[in-house]
Amino acid sequence: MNEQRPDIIQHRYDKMDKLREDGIEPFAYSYNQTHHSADIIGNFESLSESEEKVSVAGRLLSIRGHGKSAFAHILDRKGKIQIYVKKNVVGDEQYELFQLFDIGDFIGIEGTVFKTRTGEITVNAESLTMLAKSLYPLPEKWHGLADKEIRYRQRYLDLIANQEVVELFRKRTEIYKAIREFLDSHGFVEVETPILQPIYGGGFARPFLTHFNALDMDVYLRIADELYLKRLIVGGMERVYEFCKDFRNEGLDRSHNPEFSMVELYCAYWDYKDMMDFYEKMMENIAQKVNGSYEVEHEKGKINLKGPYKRIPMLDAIAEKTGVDFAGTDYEKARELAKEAGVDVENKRNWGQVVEEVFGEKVQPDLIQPTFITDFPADISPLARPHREKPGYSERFEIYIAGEELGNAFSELNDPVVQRQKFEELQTLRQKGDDEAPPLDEDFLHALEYGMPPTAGLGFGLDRMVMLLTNSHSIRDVIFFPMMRPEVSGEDPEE
RNA sequence: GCGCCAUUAGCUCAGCUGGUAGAGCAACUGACUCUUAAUCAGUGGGUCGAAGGUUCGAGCCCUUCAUGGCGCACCA
Repeated sequence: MNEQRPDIIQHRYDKMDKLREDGIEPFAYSYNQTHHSADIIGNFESLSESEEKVSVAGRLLSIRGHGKSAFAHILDRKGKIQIYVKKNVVGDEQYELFQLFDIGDFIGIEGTVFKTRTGEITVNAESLTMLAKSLYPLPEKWHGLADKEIRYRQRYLDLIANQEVVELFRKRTEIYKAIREFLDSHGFVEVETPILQPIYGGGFARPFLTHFNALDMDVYLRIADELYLKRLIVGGMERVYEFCKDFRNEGLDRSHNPEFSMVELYCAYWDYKDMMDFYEKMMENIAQKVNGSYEVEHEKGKINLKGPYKRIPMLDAIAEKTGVDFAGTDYEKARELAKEAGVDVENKRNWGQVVEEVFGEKVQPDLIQPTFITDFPADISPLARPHREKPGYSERFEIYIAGEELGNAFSELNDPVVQRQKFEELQTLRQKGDDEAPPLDEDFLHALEYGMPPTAGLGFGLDRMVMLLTNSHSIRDVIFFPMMRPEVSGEDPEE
């Protein structure tokens, strides 16, 4: 099976065999790594002064040989550092060993620190250790790895070849941390709720369905955790949040991955206006911690995340932009107005859906600076409270930044009787063929019957948050392993 | 689902009007003890995404398929 290996790979197998023949294990069990690249560079003065021995370990990235000496770079988790291997320092035997090293190998180097004639801080190797042989060549050093398919499928290569990718994902982690710190410092408690749910809800989406053998029952992968977090509010926890992987059985494009991340948070005794204030503070805080600035250079323009953000009711935003006023219209009239405005609302099944479609077509793309769109139609907000002053509307907002929805929040509906009616309306939608309307959740309604305090809830997509703060064009660039079609591997046993 | 584009050496890419495939890096051999895209001399490396078709002859033209990218549609 191996006769057909390309030479470039066979040579590495040969070197591995040679190492074993020489009694050297090509895959070491451990190594005492005392320093990282950046630590050595940061502490150069004292390390070179003291002539202290340092041990670095990492992946060999490049070799520049000069006969009886060589320079090389290794990559560890804090960056790159140069090493210098000189025959009369390491000895003949170790220099022979060095000849069996390839770019891509994990190696360890012990030695002292010095600065070369050209000023680069370098570890002068005194002993070399093979830590793990690399049997397959890395992408080329100069042009790097550009093929997006390989970058997504083999993210490890992307991380080796493209350091800015490492930075981006580090930033993703910083964002998670900033959110956690902010919520924790405001008395929120991080919780976990079921991913496998007997009834899905909390959003509009088609779910993934799977089967639980032990109880012989079908279960759904959650599309949201909303209904479980609200049960915790019923239980008196007052302030809860969850970093939540959700699953939606929908298409793939540059802003949708079937598996994605959200944060949902719920706060008892707040309403949606309190939540707007909170969102502004949170966003400012994240931007400062992660980017050190309120300004984001985005492909759609410079965005200023400093609050307060503009707040405007959805119908006003539409009227302002298009001159079309949906106030006081019914379903039929709204459809007429939408068609006049050139928006296709053929498959929209109620008044709110029509209005929302016009908003999405005509207004949303231009909401570049942070904008709260408030007072959504009640018939597309089944889990939100009816507006206290405006019948037919709900106490709900969505925040738009760079033309994308970056959060959805409302004063939570806590009247179990009204909530039941809302669920029943959803069932009517389902019967009309809306396969995204969620089913009625009797267990959740029962929880509300015990009493839920007035509460505001907020959910926002983490992937989109990361895209915004890193100016990423595609969600695949901010998810380590985005969903991909399986690679075809020769024979196909199916069929 | 629709449209456009891409798929050639391990990687990044050329390849004209159809005439049996090329560069840089990587690899291999040799020289070289402060280089850093090291340098110099030499060598090897390909099922041109897959399958059909047209042709005396296909990397190139045609058809179908696969995968990916971008855009549109869908999508809270």
